Amino acid sequence: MNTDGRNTGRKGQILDAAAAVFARQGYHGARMDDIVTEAGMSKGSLYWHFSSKEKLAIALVHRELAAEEESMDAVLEQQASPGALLEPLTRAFAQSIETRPERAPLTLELLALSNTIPEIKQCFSDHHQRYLEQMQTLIRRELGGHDLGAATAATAATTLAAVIDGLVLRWTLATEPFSLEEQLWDATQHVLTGALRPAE
Amino acid sequence: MNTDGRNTGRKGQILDAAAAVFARQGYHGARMDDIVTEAGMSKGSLYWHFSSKEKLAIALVHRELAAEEESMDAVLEQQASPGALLEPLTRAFAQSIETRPERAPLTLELLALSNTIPEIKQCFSDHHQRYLEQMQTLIRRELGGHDLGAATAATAATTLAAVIDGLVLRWTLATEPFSLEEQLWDATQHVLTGALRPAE
Amino acid sequence: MNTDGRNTGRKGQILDAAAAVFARQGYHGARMDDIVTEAGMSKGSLYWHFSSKEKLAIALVHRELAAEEESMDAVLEQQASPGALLEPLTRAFAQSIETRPERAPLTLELLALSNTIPEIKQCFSDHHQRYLEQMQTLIRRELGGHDLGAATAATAATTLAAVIDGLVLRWTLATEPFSLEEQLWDATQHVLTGALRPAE
Amino acid sequence: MNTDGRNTGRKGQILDAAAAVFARQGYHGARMDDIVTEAGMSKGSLYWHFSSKEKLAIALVHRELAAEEESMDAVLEQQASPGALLEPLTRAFAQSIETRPERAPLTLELLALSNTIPEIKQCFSDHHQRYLEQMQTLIRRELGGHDLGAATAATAATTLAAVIDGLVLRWTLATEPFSLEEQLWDATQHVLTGALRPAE
DNA sequence: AATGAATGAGCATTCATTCAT
DNA sequence: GATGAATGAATGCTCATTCAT
Repeated sequence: MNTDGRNTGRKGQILDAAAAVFARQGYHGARMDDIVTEAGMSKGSLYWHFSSKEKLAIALVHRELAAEEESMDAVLEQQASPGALLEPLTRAFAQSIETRPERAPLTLELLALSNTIPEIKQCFSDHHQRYLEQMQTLIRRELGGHDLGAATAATAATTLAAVIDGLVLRWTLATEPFSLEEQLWDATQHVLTGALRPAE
Repeated sequence: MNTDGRNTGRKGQILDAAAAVFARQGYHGARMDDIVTEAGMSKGSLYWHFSSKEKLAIALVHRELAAEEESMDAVLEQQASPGALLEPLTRAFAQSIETRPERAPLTLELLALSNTIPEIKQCFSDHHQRYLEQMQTLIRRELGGHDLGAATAATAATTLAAVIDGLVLRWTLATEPFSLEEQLWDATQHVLTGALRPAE
Repeated sequence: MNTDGRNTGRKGQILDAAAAVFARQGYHGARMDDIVTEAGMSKGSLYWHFSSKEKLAIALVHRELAAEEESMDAVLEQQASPGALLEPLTRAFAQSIETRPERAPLTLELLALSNTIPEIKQCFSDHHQRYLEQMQTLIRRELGGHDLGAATAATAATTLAAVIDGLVLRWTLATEPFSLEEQLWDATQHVLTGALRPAE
Repeated sequence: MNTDGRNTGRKGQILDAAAAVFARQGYHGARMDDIVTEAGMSKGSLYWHFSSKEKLAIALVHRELAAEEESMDAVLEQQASPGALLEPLTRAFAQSIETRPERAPLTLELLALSNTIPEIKQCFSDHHQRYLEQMQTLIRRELGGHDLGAATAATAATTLAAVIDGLVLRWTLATEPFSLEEQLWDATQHVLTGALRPAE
């Protein structure tokens, strides 16, 4: 009755709890008991669904990245005129992060697990690949008439993705808060206006 | 007799060992015993120099960031004509990372500690501030004659820094290796040629 | 409809599975899940038939010892001339063990439970009593004409039983396999020819 | 200063404690905390000397069997006239068991571990080999003038060893206590007077 | 009778830190 | 300064048992 792709059911409940606790205390600072308490269930139940803390982290990474991909796909399905696509998208993205600031440390935490858990590294790697493709599509549609060569489009996508990652990272690490939305849009414009200029 | 800012003496020896073990096993996966073994000394000795594992991590962050700043300062002291400054610098930077790939996971690990250890977060935050200033100086000198407004220069610096961070992060996470040097220089050009164009 | 003393029905099925798993992994190394899997049924079902792991072990001991007693009774009901009784019996017994070597560790495991589960200790104790009596009968019939005093017969039975237990134990523990049948018959002869000689 | 072959030093202290607790509660019923409490030290200290519960059990088996071999060697070094050797030895052995009844369940427990821990099985197997050889020597000296063939001596040793094992096992399992000393000597005579008679 | 998800007390093991020598 | 045995609180995970369906 419930195919349960995302947030429902015991598994979703556990992943939600794990996300909250990992964000608050870090992966290593999170005790299984904390997650169990947060999820309002027993330890045995958690282990019935996820056989180890590591598996839990892996499942969480899968879920988070899948969610991100879906939301990006949803954006790409919308109709929008060139030049009017990226700004609302960028602002919405920045706002979604600024609104739920607890996700930033979670992401950093999960990224760091790449060093230790190969499957997580693979997840991020695979996801980035798909993300770059989506980003290229997005840039082509934003720039509309301008005819970008394949190489230029690829570089622009890579650059834009890197800028986003870098800025979000800085925002996460900042002691004194700044407006991610503003800086992100400024930087995006920089990158894209550069992309418009034929490299000489 | 030994101010020991860097690599000599017992402390430097310990920090080297810690860097190696943190890079290999992650901060939490590293036992004090591992560091002690790597450093070739006894546990009591380590604790005589660093009162806790956390202090060790903090000292390591300080050392790594100070080294980075110094190398950047060294670059800025060099004479170079506009337009011929950034490329060798960028390539040298990329090479320095690609040559010692073990530092990439170490950095990611230390970054993740920001979530848990406020002093480390502060370190990265402060360092980034100084880095942005150095980056502005660098960009102005690279662009030479072109007169950048203060806002444009700041945005360019922020963007460039973000691109660098983002690309290095991706390089760190990549399952299939790619040329950081190449992508970094492509992206840098993108950003700077964009910076030259008056935003309309 | 099914008195189910032995191998049929759900209970027999469970006991078979438990015997196999206990033999393979030991009592403490056996999880109820393993037994359930081996038996091809659900955990709830197992608990419907046996209220605890300990009860399962007790029932298993009962079944195994009852089987042994029955087979001994069957032997005693046969007609055989003196001096021609013990050899085939001994050889058959040794073969029955050597043919199903998985029962040896099972028995050792169950014996060790005597330390912890009084009811099992009682089982083995009672069974041994009956076994000694059967053994006396057997010896008297084997020795036929010779008139053994009660004390001598008792000692011979005790000794013979001890020899059997001791040899089977050694066979169970042996790293390099040896012929239980051979050694057992040799030892049995030793004991009985000794019993024939008046102690001086 | 202390080569510590047996009972002194931290390791000996721990093994003593483990022996006591294993005897009382069985190997699986013994928690590391119990052993630590019995030994009067901290858990960390126990693990500094023995890296796991299993290693502890293995070390214990080694120590117990080595002790047994040494005591047998000591016996064999004594001078005694034929026919006057075995009885005091047998009685002394039986008494040593009856006096310290807590060792019986310990031995059974360790034997059962053979099923699960191969190294323990090997220990018992090796030990038994040496024990059989000692037993042969013993029997030859006891029987003095009588010239036993090699085969007869081997069978007698095997049989005698089996009788001892079997009787001790029964004594361990007995619900109603009996005199091990008495039965053991009776059985031993049985076996040896049998050995004197040429098998026909 | 059967199922299998849920429960939670229990336990072996780890590891940062201390301190007597 | 150096050593390494000792400490003990902390924690991931297990598994016999229960129970709603």
